[in-house]
Amino acid sequence: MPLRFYNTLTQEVELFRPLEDNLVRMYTCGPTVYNYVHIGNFRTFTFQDILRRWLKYRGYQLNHVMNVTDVDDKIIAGAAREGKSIADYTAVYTKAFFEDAATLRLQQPEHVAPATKHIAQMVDAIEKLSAHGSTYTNDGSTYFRITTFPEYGKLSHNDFSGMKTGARVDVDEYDKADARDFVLWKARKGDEPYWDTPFGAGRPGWHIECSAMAMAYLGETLDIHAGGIDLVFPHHENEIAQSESITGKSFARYWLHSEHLHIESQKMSKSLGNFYTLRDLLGQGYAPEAIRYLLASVPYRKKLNFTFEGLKAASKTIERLRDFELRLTSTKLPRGRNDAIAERSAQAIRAFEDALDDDLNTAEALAAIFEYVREINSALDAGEFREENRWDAAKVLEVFDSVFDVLKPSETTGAQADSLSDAEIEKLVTERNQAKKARDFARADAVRNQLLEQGIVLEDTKEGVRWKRK
RNA sequence: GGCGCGGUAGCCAAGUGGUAAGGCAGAGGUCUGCAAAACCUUUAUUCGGCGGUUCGAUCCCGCCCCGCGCCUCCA
Repeated sequence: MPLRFYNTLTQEVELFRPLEDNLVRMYTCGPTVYNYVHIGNFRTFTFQDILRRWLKYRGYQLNHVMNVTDVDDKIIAGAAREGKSIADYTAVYTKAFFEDAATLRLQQPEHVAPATKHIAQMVDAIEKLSAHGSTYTNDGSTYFRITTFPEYGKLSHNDFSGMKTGARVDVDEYDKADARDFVLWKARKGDEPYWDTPFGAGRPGWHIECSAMAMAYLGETLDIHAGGIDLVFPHHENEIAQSESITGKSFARYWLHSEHLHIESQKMSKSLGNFYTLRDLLGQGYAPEAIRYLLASVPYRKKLNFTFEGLKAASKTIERLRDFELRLTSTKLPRGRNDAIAERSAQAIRAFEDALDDDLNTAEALAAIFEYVREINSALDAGEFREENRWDAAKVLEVFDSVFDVLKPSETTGAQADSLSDAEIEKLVTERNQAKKARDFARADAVRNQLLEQGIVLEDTKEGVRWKRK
């Protein structure tokens, strides 16, 4: 079965076909850099990374744009609190975000677009909307009038046709003619940062930034627009209203939304205060790969309940895969190739591909890998696995890791960094072997314990000693 | 109230109209000087509840119960 995605717009799983050949134009909503993002946010970014990697695996060329919102109410407030310019203030969190993303092995989009670097594009978009008759102004702010866009609500599947008009609702300290109208340009207030424009001094509303930047980089119609499920309404609905009012064309063909990460059955969020940052978890000794695995292992349209038990399970699971990889490379094998195993390996890859083609069903893809691992372990036990099958199995792991990217341990830090070198370990292992040969088990055990204290685990196998860092 | 998602073993979780993937934990075993590590085996007569359709439903329909999200900034 070919690649399929669930499209929020149609509420159906659809075959994926880009507009143009094998080029995928993709836009994803990035962070607002007013603080460290939490792992709930990273659940979405990890989903986007899996999506990126799978599209590339399937041979598509990507043009992926991610925005960085670096001017908004929280940023202005935070910068004022610290007596910094918004540029200085957001630089800290922007840097932190990309460091964290790299730690989680998230691939960089082809373009990262900070809002403040694209004010001209936003001004241009607002002028076009104004010319189109979609806007009105009030106290120096410019608003989008949603009654000018009859399809408003088509993404979130809300019916606004019977809504009240004319009611004045004070939201966000700006007066709007209609509760559902949204601000395109906020009038300058007090000491807040501002830009001069033909429609007055001020700063952009949030929604216009994505419409303006997406179209600036990717053209009038995107293939994929992705983000967290909470952005469906109003953010993405508003993007559609703005963009399609300007172009008269479909803004994005496939809308993909990831479910939230929950903690104690509630979504993780800054305002609820129930969040962990990546740095919190790393500080508790969890490996980035374990966090990445946990975030990726639950299919993106399912709520993911974050627990430390789950994080520990993820750590163990990765260890199992690494043990398998180690066994594959370290075991002495008879010459030749077992064709059944070669075929089984190809079949594992097909099952893995089928699962991810099916709207990125990562849980099923992982199941395909683990079934394979178990069967190959048995084949190794039975002596059925031969020298040339190494390549078959390595290929399976390579395909797996091209998407999940958890096999390679992260750079060790702190205590482990100044641990023993490989040569030192080998020397002690040899020493222990000699002691064992001499039946000096006390000495052998002493060496074993010494290594264990340094985080080195010895495995006595039929073919001798294998060691690994814990 | 409107829109949407979900309730599958101790925990996480896939899935199909024909009688339940996978991971973690638990139990047993193989290996071993003893261990450890690793590996293997095993663990739901049952899929929130009640009806209905069907030869047959966890999977389709209806009702109910429970949890969650959006409707305001939000991944």
